[in-house]
Amino acid sequence: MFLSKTFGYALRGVLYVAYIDKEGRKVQLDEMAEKLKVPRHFLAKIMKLMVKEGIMQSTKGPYGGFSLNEHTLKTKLIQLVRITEGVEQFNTCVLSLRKCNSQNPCPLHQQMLELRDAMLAEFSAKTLDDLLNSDDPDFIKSIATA
Amino acid sequence: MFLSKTFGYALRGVLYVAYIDKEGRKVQLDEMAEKLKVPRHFLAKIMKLMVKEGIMQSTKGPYGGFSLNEHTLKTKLIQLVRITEGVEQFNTCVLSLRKCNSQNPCPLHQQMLELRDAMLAEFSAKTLDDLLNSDDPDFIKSIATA
DNA sequence: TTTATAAAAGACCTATACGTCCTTTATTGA
DNA sequence: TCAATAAAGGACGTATAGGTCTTTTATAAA
Ligand code: FES
Ligand code: FES
Repeated sequence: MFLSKTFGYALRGVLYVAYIDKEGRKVQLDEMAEKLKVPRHFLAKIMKLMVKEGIMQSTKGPYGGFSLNEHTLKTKLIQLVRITEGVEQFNTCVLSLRKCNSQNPCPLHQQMLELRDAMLAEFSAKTLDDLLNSDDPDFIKSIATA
Repeated sequence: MFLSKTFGYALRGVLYVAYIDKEGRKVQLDEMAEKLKVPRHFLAKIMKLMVKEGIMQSTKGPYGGFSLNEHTLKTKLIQLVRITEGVEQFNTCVLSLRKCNSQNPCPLHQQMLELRDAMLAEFSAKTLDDLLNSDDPDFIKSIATA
């Protein structure tokens, strides 16, 4: 109902890289796909997209892999949404009638507006760093499928 | 991002029927599809589903069409969600990691939990009748595409 | 300068949400 | 009892999210 698989994989992927980065090493796709239990090739596609969008970096070849750059930890969740599914979704009507409009509100407008705005605010404020409890020994577990 | 097209069509469809019902007449698919500007055959499929689920009734043949039954106005939004997309969605993790679980929370769990619960509460409490402003002359406009 | 490694690129496949169409069944009034 | 009407049933088509595979490019070390 809420967010796409793609967004979830993207977030979990970059968080994994950030976490491992604290150990001072790069992360490769095989490791990520295995640890996070996500489809390797699909993850590759998403990681590549994030690199192209500049929120992290990668190097090819031996000892290569994904690593952080100066933007990564400052990246806001809303940017990840934008990259993976586009933000317009935050201002379309929940009934997909049109662009959500308080002048011509749909029957669910009142009940949804504050929730949606709260969510948007949350996603606009929170950075990846905010989500990174590097002191949590179970952090990896929290981003991996059970 | 939020709800499916199917849910939106279902809600708008039943609200239209309810609104017209106050005028004491039944509603037919052709009229609904035209007024709401939704694909006629797809709407048919959804209306038929709602009838089968018992939240409204229909009669075939001349002067037939859709009309309310004793359950319609008391129907809660959550039921409509259940019928059109299944409610499990309300207790799966937003990162689709698993069943959402406070004992093993994902990095977005804290920020999403209250929003999702608020939404669930909203959908569990609100009935179709609550959404029906039959005194609003622009009601139809509010459920039709611009 | 070759070989191994690992991401980038992009073609391709699959499942599902969304949508269309045709035939059947029930109802009505002439 | 027939013709017209309108929903029910169900097959079928399309678009997109999700997922797989193969080839190409960059990098590192021997
Ligand atoms: S108009 Fe529908 S959510 Fe605002
Ligand atoms: S565990 Fe992810 S939302 Fe609760």
